[in-house]
Amino acid sequence: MNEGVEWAVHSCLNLAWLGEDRAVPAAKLAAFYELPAAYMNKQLQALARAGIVTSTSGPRGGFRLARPPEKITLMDVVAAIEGSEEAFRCTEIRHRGGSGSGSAVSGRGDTPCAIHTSMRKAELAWRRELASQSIADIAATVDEHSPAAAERVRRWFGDTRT
Amino acid sequence: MNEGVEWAVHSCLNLAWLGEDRAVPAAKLAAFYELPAAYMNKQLQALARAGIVTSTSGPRGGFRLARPPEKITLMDVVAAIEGSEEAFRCTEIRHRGGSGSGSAVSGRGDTPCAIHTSMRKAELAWRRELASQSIADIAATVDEHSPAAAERVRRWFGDTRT
DNA sequence: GTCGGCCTACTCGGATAGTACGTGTCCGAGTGAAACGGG
DNA sequence: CCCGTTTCACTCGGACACGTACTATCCGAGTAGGCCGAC
Repeated sequence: MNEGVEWAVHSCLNLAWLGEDRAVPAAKLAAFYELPAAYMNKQLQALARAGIVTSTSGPRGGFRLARPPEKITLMDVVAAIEGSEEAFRCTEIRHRGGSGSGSAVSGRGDTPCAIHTSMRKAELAWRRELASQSIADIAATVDEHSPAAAERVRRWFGDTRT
Repeated sequence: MNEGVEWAVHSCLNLAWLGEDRAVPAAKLAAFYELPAAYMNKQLQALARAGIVTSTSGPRGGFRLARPPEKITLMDVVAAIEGSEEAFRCTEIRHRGGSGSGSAVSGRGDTPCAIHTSMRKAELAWRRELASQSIADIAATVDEHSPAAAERVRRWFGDTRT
């Protein structure tokens, strides 16, 4: 899985704590974790294309959440960075070669590939679990385990100039 | 996800239909789907390292299932090809940089990363689903949808010389 | 006819190139704010 | 003092190198079966 996913989720969390009215430039979000600013910008662009964050140019510009954290799921973020296509790609090899009309399924034409079906079932379970967790849920969990985290984020982004 | 996973599962299914007493060379398993023989061999080697199949050299050698199809799960095959490490790697960026002691968790030292926890929860659901499906289950599904498939496989591997 | 030894062809196994994707970087277009000058 | 214009620094957005891992391939070590000859 793409490493940018981790960066994106952390940044969404930070944006959630900072509020929707506040725009934060990619450089500052990157500096918070000492990450390459340009590459972080790339990930945020992906989030913007997916409609998770909105971007504004110019001075005092940057990124902010496009909707409340409750409406943003982990699935949304992962799909924005990794893409929506399923990880297991069935290339239908059962229809190739001397196998005649394949093994996993007879291949009268439209019978589904049993392997593909099983893999998709597992992947749907994964997606369902991701979709059930919102950014707000994660923020709540963090607030419970370490109540000072949100305030520390707000302070750091409020003060530091670089 | 690795394309070799698809090849490996299909081959396991074929080996299951052919029975445990019969050894099939990688070249023949590849020819069945018109796939590169040497690369198919590589995937089967991975299965052998994981203890899913056993390999024998020399004439009339090849690969065969190391245990009954009921005891081989999709999770086993995927882990053998893709590796057992989780897809989402938490690099603990929350502990880096001017963030002081991070965002997702305070970082007194041992509080778990909330993002990592959520991602792992989803991944465990995926693994659980894969582990619940055995090669025998898939074979049964195929037999139900197209009863002739198993017999066709047996015939092809029994007759063809190349 | 039977047994032992040799030979050969077959198969796996790891080491070796080629290629696509993820990682990281850079510079230009656009924009909004702030400064400045005039009314 | 207020307003319009100009300037300018700031930010995003896409285009450009680099490295790693997947894809694909080749050749050598080992082995088991078959063949040959001797007894």
